[in-house]
Amino acid sequence: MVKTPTVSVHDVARQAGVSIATVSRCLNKPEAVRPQLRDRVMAAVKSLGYVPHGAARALASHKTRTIGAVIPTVDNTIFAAGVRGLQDFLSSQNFTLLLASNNYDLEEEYKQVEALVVRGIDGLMLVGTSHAPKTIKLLQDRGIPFVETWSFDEQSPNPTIGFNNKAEIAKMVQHLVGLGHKTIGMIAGETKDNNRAEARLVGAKEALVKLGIQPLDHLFIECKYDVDRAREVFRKLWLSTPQPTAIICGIDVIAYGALYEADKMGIAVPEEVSITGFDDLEFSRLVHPPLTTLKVPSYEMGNMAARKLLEAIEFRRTPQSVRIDARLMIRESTARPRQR
Amino acid sequence: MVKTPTVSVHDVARQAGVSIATVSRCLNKPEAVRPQLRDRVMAAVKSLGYVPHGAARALASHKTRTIGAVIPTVDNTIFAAGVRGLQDFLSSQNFTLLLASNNYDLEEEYKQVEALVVRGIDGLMLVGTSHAPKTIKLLQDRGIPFVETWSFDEQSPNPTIGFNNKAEIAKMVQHLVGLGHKTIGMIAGETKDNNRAEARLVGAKEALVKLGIQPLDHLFIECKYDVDRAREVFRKLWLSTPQPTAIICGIDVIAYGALYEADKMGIAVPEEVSITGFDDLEFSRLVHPPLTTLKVPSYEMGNMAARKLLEAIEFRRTPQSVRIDARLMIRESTARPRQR
DNA sequence: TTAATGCTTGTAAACGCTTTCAGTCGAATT
DNA sequence: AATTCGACTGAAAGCGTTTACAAGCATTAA
Repeated sequence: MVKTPTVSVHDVARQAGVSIATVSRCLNKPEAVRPQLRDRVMAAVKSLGYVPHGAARALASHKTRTIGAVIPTVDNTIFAAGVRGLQDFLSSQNFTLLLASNNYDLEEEYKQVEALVVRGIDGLMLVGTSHAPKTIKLLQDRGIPFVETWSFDEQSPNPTIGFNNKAEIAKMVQHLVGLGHKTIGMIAGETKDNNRAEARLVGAKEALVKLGIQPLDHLFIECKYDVDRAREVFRKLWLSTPQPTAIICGIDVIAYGALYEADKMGIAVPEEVSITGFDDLEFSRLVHPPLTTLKVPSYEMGNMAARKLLEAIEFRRTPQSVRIDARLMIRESTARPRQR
Repeated sequence: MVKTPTVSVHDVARQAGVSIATVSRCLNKPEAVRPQLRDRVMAAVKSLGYVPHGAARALASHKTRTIGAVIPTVDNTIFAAGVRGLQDFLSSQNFTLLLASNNYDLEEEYKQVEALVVRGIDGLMLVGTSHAPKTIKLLQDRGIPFVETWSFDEQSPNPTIGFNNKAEIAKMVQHLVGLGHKTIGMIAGETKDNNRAEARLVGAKEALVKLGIQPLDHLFIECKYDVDRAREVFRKLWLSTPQPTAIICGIDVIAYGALYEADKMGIAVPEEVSITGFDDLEFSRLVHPPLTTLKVPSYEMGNMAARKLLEAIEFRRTPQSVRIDARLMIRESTARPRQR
């Protein structure tokens, strides 16, 4: 591992016979330099293999051309498309993405955000609207623009990009009730530190009430985002009285667990019980039966987050909120309840 | 978005009544400062909410406490566990992870690596052993330690952490041949820019030859990492003559496509055809039938990469290679071939 | 011809921190 | 009591860029 002495602006300047200021200008504001000279400098840059020193650059310019993102987990593809959407736009604008995950924990999220801030970021994408107050404070104190995604909430004091979780889950409830279901259960995500899960849980109950059906509290159970846990809960729900004819799952992964357990238990889906998801992961159309779910516009949200963030940075203002709805994907895991 | 003037070492120093040097020492080498003084400084840090400026720090110390990783894609959970393994160890050591993806493209990989280098990284994790020469050169010129993962290759001039793709796929071939299969096909990943896919393809053929079976070239087909493409290829393979009794898939996702298409076509798995994967994603035990596959030690590889990288940084030497084998997971998608 | 006007380019001062080096101070040694 | 030594602390020199600001040089207008 031999380390060649790193080439700096000085080396480039010497080779091109100009001052370091000119080299810097060629790289940052090329139109301010005479073409002929610029070519000479660029040739020197190339021949020496000069790569600027980001830290020095950041220190001097107060800009990092870096955006941070803290997502709950990388373990599951829910956020993958969102990250891609973010990344795509960022790299088209020559920005870099710094990615961190918080494992659905607000304290951990704060740590990650702090680490990102230390490292230097010009903007940040967060998921959801539950955050530690100090997280938001840190961002505000440093004047770092940020957006909250996977949610759209006009009430929120912070800019949000996404959909209204209550409204979306209501679509699903309507679909189910429309099919004739009256006894509906739910395997919700854990609501602690996760207001998306909470909004879905509350939203489902509210929607039910609105349609004249009294939700049965013991049929609404929270569950970790884990297939095996979901299987247990499904089992429990199936053994409840009255037995639900439809089960709404907080996310697709939970629905996979429910589907799997139903199969194991010999329960026919959708004949004996309808099951629904939320996300529309790639596999949701491949499971058996294909899952009725809500298609979350992940890519679009990530992409929009990038746009709004860069806009905010450029014009030095708070990013704007944007609403992007989810879409109900009706497949074969839902049907009219069997008469019993 | 009101920006409070950022607090610097000077502010902390003033409040604590010490010099900036002492503040810096408290943060970086606390044992070099008298406890009493240190406490005073730390109190000032806390009360002012001081967060160091990473760029300035990096510039002065030539260290970033940041490790980069370039993975092929975030769209699929193959690399997720690896990233988690990396992340876990890094954050335990107060290092930050910078993640980028290259979409299985070497040119793109170079760009990402360059961006990371500019941004400042102390070490880098790459996936696979196919890289653009200039990528390796850049790293070597800058003296940045790196490891190649998802592969173990003693021949490679660079440190590799992972398993031997040829040897692993041979395990699968042996399993199949052991069951009595003689006509074996393969849906391999695209080998362009991806030597893992290539090693698996070549390795499968070699293993077959070794077991006295002549591989039939037209039964070995390359395919994008995409469920729908895999379905097409499966169909094609099934319609070949002679018809394969077992199909090895380059990765689990391809196997999902094969499984799905088999189901659609009314072909019983494993009775009429055995199907195998490579990765052991979480869903592989949930598909129908549960998939026989090779469990890739992703978490361990990522974790080991982090360890070796930090070690290399600390002792200023090239990281060491480590071999971590995959494990054959025999489930229900493979069985003895039906007599015909 | 001369002064004014634009463009370019160079000089030098930050940017916020780390780290070397020299110096201070109290305790231990003689 | 003088000397030595060690443990701390502070002053100051960078680290590699960017970016006012000043200066130079044509070119144009007067």
